[in-house]
Amino acid sequence: MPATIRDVARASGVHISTVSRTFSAPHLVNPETRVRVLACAEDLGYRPNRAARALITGRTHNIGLIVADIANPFFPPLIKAAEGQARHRDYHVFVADTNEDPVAEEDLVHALAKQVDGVLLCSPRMSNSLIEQVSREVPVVVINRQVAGLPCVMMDVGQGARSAIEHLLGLGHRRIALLGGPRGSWTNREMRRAAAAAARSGGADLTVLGPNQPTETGGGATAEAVRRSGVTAVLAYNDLMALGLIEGLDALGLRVPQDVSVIGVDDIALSRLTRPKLTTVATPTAAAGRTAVDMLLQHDSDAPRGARGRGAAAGDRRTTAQVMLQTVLVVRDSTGPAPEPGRNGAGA
Amino acid sequence: MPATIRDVARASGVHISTVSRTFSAPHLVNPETRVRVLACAEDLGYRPNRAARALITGRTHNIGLIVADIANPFFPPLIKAAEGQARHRDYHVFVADTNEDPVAEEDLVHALAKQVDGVLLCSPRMSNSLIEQVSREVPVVVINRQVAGLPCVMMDVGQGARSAIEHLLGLGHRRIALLGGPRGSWTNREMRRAAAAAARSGGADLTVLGPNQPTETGGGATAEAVRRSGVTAVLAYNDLMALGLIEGLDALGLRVPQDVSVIGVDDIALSRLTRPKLTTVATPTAAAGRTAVDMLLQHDSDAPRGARGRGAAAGDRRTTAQVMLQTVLVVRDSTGPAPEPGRNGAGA
DNA sequence: CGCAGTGGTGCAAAGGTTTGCAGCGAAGAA
DNA sequence: TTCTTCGCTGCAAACCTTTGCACCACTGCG
Repeated sequence: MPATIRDVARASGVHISTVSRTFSAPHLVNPETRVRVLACAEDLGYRPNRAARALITGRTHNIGLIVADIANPFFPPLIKAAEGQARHRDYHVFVADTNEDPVAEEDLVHALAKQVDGVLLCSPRMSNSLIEQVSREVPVVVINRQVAGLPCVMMDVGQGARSAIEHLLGLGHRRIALLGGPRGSWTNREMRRAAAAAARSGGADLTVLGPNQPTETGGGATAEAVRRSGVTAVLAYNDLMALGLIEGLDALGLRVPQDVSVIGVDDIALSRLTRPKLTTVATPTAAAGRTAVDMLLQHDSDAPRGARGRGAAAGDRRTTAQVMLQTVLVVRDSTGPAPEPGRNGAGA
Repeated sequence: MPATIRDVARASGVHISTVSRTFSAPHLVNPETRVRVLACAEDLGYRPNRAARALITGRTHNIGLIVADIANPFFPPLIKAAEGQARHRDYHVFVADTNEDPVAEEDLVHALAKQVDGVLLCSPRMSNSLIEQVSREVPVVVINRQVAGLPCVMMDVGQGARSAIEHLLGLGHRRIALLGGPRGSWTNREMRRAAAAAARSGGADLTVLGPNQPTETGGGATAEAVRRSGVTAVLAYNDLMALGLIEGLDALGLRVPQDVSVIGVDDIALSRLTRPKLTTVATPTAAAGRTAVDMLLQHDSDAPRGARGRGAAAGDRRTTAQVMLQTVLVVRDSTGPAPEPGRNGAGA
């Protein structure tokens, strides 16, 4: 039913190869012929079949984007940015959600492998070695993780955590908790390392609570533990957890920031809407999405997948840039001076 | 470099057609042969090329999902549900974001058409006639809109709006505003119609403000207009706008729910986290996603796209079910009794 | 007049898979 | 024994497009 290149050829009285060229290399065909072909194509509603094209060119003009949880407001801006950048270059983005499950993640990347030209692995939960393995099957750019030998775009959450801790130190806090994120998260390790170092050099105690589900629920579930730990400030793995925690503390009768200061990470749109407005480490998610697409497409345009032999030994184009994007602490209303010792049941 | 069906055939000493059958119709091949082939395939890391398969079967095993704004928390649950349901049936979901732009929407559906077996049009902004047109190019299921002759899954926002208005009437409100959503939204029209009817029969005034961008910003921008209108309660097009409005009213010194009651629509996760917690009309988004996938896949499995002629006249299998899912009002803290007349500057 | 160059077009192979049909050997029936 | 039947496998066409190569008719130059 849908018109093929052959129908157009028949209708316009030329060979199919001429029709093909009319679309993929217009400068090679006589202007008169071209307009005739285009007219017929328009007439028949012809649109090139991308699958067939992919089969022979080895490029699908699709890229896959695998995220841990599309419902986490951290991801949509990244997805939108990636989509926009991809669209500029006539690519489409295939978004898939793993529900924070490393196994689903692997399945998905395999399933995607053959129908995309490359995959963006965003905040992966699988092991580095697995990532290296799949990267042999399909070009990969990793977001929010450092993997040796692979192109990566990271956000400097280490710096962010340091700023956050220093902000808290400046407000007089000396007992601070870090709400850990999910197992397998690179961000989590980086934050932990940086926060521990900053706390130590500031003479403060850092209690690590976790791992936790990186959601409101996960954050809320730690409220009791936070209270028992007697800290006066908390740095959460992300904004969602921070908001959940604030809610949970509220239910326990602890107020933010009077009793406990809370800092999140990501600066999701929502963090400006809650009360109190959330102090948070803003991450450049849109920039990360754009950059990752650029890296994939560049890293990928030099060697069409189904390349017909003749290729250089393969492996020589390993530029594998790794870029680190800056984060910035945004101070809002969920942080305040440390409460007077003893006023709130720190040790109680 | 990636192993093809031919490599596996060579390695296991059978014809490629046997390998093909091993994967697509295992019962047709001798168990011994099968295990040998599977072993070789495993060994070579062979995975069927979906593009090539699509070329001949006419089915890509992908479905497209077009949403207006992936950053709107209304969509992720729907997307996740659709993905889950699709995955069960060995389909993948291709998500694309139109940024609320009807033109981008049309482009996208055309671009997607050839690489998916069907498209889910979620909260479309384009005209009905355009939708009918694209539905001739690729099977379509429409979500959140009623289009004659096309399978649709809708949420009963009319009922929801009615409940919301009645809730407000019960609290004594008589001057109510409806914050309209974007132009072209079916939901918007339905809400408006139902809200107007409910208000009229309750003896209340309904002021319609809009259209507006269906975002926090869009909601916040109406705060001034809401104040000037002198209403004591507002029903917003969605939760995001409701939250933005609350924020905006706060900036004007009006408190929710003491001075103004606010109701949203969608019951996004976030509406439980804000203060005050939002009273809202909960929509069954996950169910909508699942249902839409089911309808598409059923409606679609009877006639493989590239069907080799012989087909019945085409158009006879128009079952075109249209399902309406129920909504329910969730009362939380953003609604309260109407303020005493005159206490708040209604007419001022 | 001959020849090289050039712009436009056709030819056919290739890409990886599915599938209707035919063929083969063995088992069962007559 | 001969004829079916049946389970399994091979053959080859088909899906739609791209692209290197060959071909043709001109043009312009020597």
